[in-house]
Amino acid sequence: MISHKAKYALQALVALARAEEADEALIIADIAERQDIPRKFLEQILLDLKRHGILESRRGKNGGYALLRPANKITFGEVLRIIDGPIAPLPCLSKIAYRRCDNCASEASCEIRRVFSRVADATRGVLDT
Amino acid sequence: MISHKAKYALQALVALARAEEADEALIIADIAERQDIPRKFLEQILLDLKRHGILESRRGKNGGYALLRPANKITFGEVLRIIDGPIAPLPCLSKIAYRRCDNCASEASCEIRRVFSRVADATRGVLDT
DNA sequence: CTTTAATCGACTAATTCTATAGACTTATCT
DNA sequence: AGATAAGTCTATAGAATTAGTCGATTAAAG
Repeated sequence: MISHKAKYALQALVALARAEEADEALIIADIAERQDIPRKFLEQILLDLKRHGILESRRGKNGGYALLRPANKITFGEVLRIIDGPIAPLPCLSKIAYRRCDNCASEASCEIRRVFSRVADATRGVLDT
Repeated sequence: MISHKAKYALQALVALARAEEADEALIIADIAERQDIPRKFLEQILLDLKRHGILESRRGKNGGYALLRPANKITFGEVLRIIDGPIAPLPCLSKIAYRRCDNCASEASCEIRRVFSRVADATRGVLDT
């Protein structure tokens, strides 16, 4: 399961993408209300996405958030990694945060790793495009 | 990421499957030592798997754990659902614990659900076979 | 009747998740 | 210049989850 936070982030981005098409600017309060997301929580999320180069913002009157890149250049995978961390089901399969399983003698002979490697590939196939 | 607990469960089952081939009985202490799993923690896990019809056990001398079914009748998916809960990335996509996203107006028009539905299918394709 | 091994229930420490609160900064408009 | 609108930053808090640990009990075999 992805976290609520990640779901909120994706919902906000979808809303921003739609707004982009309609040449409409969106402020936090609007996104929060339309998508029914706790407002102050959403603030943190959007700020985080901005820091990671997904969004841009303007303050003050006529301010709000917008996508920094066209929607089709932003993948679900990228967003999930920012908010929830690695997508891989095992640390020893993560691209962004590889770690040996402290438990495991040999990666090469790990049956579990072998199976989850296929899961990771399939998942990335969907989320990274 | 799957939990440590789930990883331990799978490791224990792999060990039991191997032991089965060699007609060898395994006791908790052996599994714990070979796979380097905290012993008391493993106890809980194996008991849980037993309660869910994956394992059988015998107490006392010559006791230990064994698979209740042949190894190829047990899927990673089944084990994961017992230990970690639903495999689906969203509650509204879970087979075993479906729940509407409290946040969502319409499932049919949810872009996020649509994408993660493909993730769920792909994941199940690997884990449920 | 002793030893071996699984079973059961409670408890705990640390971390993560899901927020909430409030003060601060920056931009625009009149 | 001042009012207003909006994003930014830091801190805090309650609940849930994770990853165990402890100690006592029950059952089987010899």
